[in-house]
Amino acid sequence: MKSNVTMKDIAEKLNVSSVTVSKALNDKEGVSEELKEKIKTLADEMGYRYNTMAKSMKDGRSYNVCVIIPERYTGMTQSFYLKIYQSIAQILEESGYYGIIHILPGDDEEKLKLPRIYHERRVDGFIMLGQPSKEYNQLIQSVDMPLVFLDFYDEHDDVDAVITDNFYGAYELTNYLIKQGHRDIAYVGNLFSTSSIQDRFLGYYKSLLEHKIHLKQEYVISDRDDRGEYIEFDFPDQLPTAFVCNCDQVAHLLIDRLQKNGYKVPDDFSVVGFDNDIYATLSSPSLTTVEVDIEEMAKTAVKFICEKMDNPSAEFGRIAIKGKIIFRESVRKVM
Amino acid sequence: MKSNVTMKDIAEKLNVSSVTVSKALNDKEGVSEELKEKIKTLADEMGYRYNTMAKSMKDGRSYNVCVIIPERYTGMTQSFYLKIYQSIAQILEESGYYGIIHILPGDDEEKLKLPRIYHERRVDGFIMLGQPSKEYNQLIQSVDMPLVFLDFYDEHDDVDAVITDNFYGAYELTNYLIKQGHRDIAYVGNLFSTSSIQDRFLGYYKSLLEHKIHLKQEYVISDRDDRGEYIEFDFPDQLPTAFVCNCDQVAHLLIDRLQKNGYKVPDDFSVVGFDNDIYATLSSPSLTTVEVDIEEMAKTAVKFICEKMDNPSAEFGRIAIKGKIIFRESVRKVM
DNA sequence: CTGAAAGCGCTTACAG
DNA sequence: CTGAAAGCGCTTACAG
Repeated sequence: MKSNVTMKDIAEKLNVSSVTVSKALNDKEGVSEELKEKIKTLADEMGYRYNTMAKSMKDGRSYNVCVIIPERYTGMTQSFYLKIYQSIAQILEESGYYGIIHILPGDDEEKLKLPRIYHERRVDGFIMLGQPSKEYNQLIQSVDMPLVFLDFYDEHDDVDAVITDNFYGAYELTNYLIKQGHRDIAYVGNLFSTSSIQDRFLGYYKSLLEHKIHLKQEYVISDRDDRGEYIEFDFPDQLPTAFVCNCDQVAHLLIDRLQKNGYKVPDDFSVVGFDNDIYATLSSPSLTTVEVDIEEMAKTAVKFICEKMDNPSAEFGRIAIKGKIIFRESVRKVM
Repeated sequence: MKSNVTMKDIAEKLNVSSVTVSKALNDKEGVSEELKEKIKTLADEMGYRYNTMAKSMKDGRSYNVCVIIPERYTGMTQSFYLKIYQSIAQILEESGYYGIIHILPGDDEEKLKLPRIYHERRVDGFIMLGQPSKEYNQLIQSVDMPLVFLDFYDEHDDVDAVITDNFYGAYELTNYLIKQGHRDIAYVGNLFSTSSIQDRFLGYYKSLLEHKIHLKQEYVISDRDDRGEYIEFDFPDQLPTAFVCNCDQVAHLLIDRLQKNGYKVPDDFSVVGFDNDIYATLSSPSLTTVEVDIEEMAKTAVKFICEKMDNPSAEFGRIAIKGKIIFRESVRKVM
């Protein structure tokens, strides 16, 4: 396939002007049907490919949306964000845009370095996927360009954000445990580590409140230090009958730990997770957990950014996308 | 930050021509040092951002490289390709290019539909990451554009390819088992499923040959059907003392199965995997396996594609990148 | 050292 | 219905 055919080439062969060729190829009015067909056929034959760069230059749009993911969220066990990106890219594609993924190196985040693509004017909007440092957050907001936060939000600013409904998911999960007869339910997670762990905790707490179950401080069990490194669980003297874990990986670790101490799950303890990631099915027993609706999150974020690119003053606020409980084998009914 | 400053704007403020501004900003000769500094300073102040679209149009290059990954390789447990992509993108970035990932939908693969980015002339080269269908393979080769295969090769054509050294990895791993005293060693994998399973088998076989160990047909144990779905292992009547598995996930399944039958690993059987993915450390015991050198593979593929974009007639052939054995707990010395 | 002219491939607004 | 002119933002080749 040749790759250097232009509208002008087609025009010359047909003895028309390139304006006419442009109109025909773009299905605009002002060309006779007959001529239009002729032009289209010849374009095909000559292997013509539309040059979007030229169009981009004309209308000052790049048709690229850059998805920034802080590097630390892309580790071994965290293909989650990459999967979201995959959805985003596909949906952008359908809207006539290209998704460009930018894994933000820790170093650039530290030094407040914006992606090269920004400096080279090849981007019309940003989706920030995963919470960056406070400073970087401010930097990206200072850029005069459509911006959507995905999977996190900023308490202090009002950037449009699409998040998982962490609160409601944990709330429902805890309700379910209570319906199964559990009254002594612990929460596993460091409440000061991320906003999603905190929000999940609050959902758990709301469920307790509604059922008039007292929240025992020793039932809030930390799972990691403030840098995010997992630590040994510090179990309370009197054990609960069920554990609400802030994520599947921690649920997996917890089950492992319980089993090593000779306990059985779910016979002795019920455990639930969050995320429905690889650890949910890897665990034995498999985990009852909340599946995040990746597709819907991606769809919503793309919808927001596209509308903002067309109309920069559009505002959407914060949208929480509900997940779905997946019932598996890690919960048992008690009397 | 304003986003609509052009070279012309800068030129007018300084009463010079935009040619001079262009030269100054690109560090070309033909401008006095003094003026150059003045221009650069003003550009900064005015928040000037270089418009690469314009440059692209001038020299007919998009500076984009498209990495195509068939959709079926991006499933839940397969973040492997996405990790490779991550490396590729970072290295391309350093070379002044952008990586554009294109997850090839199964449907498009079937219908032989090239990425939109190709039809819109926004790409200078392709990296095909993961083997597509035979027909798609031919299609992509028919496109007159630099192309590199990554993590697979085509026996019949001579497209430049960068692959893992499957053969040598399995060879070394088997050598290691033999050095630990094993003589009865089975291979686990369907030899007709993918070329990497086959090549790993051949490496295993070479090691046996060199040590004058007879290859027993019943020691070649299939792990999946021809569609790639895992099947139950069909163990031979007389069990070996060690298993060379074609990948970590299968090693993980095998260990599970052995343990359910009351055996202990590595006490009763030694097991090795390949890939060093999440299953290697998830298994208990953790797996001795081969770590694929993702960084080096990405580096090599990028080097190839970049040189080919500068010089389309450059040829590199097929390069196998060596992995590294990771020693863990799944192998035991026998007497 | 500096800049006027032409061109990259397309589209818009206008004239015929 | 058709097309000449101008312009998007930059660079190259040439002239002064």
